[in-house]
Amino acid sequence: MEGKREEGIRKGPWKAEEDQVLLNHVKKCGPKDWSSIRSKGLLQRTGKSCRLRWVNKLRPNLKNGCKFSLEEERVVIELQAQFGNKWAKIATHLAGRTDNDVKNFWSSRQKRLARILQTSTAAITPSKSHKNRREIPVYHDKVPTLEESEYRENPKPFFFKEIPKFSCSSEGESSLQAASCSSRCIGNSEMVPVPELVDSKLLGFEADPVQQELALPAEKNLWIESQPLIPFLENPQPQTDLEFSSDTQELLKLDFDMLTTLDAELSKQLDIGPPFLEPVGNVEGDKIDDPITPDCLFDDFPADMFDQIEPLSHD
DNA sequence: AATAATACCAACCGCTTTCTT
DNA sequence: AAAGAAAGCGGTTGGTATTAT
Repeated sequence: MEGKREEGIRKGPWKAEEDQVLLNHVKKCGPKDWSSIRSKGLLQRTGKSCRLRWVNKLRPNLKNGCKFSLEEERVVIELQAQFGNKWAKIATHLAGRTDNDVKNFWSSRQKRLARILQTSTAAITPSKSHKNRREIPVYHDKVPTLEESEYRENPKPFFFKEIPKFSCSSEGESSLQAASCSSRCIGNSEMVPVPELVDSKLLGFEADPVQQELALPAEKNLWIESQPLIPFLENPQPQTDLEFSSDTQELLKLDFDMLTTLDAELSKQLDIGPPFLEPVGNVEGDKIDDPITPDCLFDDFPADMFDQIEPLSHD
């Protein structure tokens, strides 16, 4: 069987000549009879390996080497929330993407988020150089479980609110305004994330009750409440010299990046259409400059923005 | 400039499902 | 209907490229 170590079976990276043989086979016989490739002595590859090579690399109209567009990311995140890790199913909604692509994308994303969340919780611990501060135990020394990471990664804490656009450049504007102008355009509206943890008064408007309806159920909020990811969002009073690592900044950026996706709760309301028949736009053209950079985000915060953040005590 | 960390991707493995005889 | 083969799927690994320090 294929699982066994067999003599003469080639493994590892494919050579161009092998690809050519495989392409010829498909041209002649269609994308099937994979095992016959070896039995005919065309290639020293298993049928399984041949099929995989075809599906993932040689098939026409694949978007090889293109990063996922924002739209593709959004679709993956929505569908993953809907279907779970059904990569093949999700891939059918993304023209030119394979299940492997989707899987790799998701796995990368998970790793990135998990790492950032893990390191950021350490970084959030106030600077030891602050002499006036009492000794504070690390309030979050626990490495998040996969589920927690998953939940953190998609915590559903945001709703969106249409707001008037602000000028990012003018001095003296509030940091939250700055944050809001770093938000993404979704559709034709300028949307701003409003984490439930934020006192919406700070944003100058009240939460939209309809959107709030869609926000996190109370019980799901417990985790976040007990281990806030972004203390300043929960408790934005001034405090001095709390240092945010670049990772933490990236975390914040990522949270805002969630704007590029629809909240999973919201996504459930969406009717994801049938699998795409055409590639999603011009791949080059899809590339959108990220309007948020940690620099611009944090440069716009007042220096004392993060003062007086008290770590949560463990109970 | 060197090294480490991270991201990305291709390919493999084992299991399950579907097809064929 | 049963058994074996083929195809499909999801998880994992390892190599390379890129970025950060």
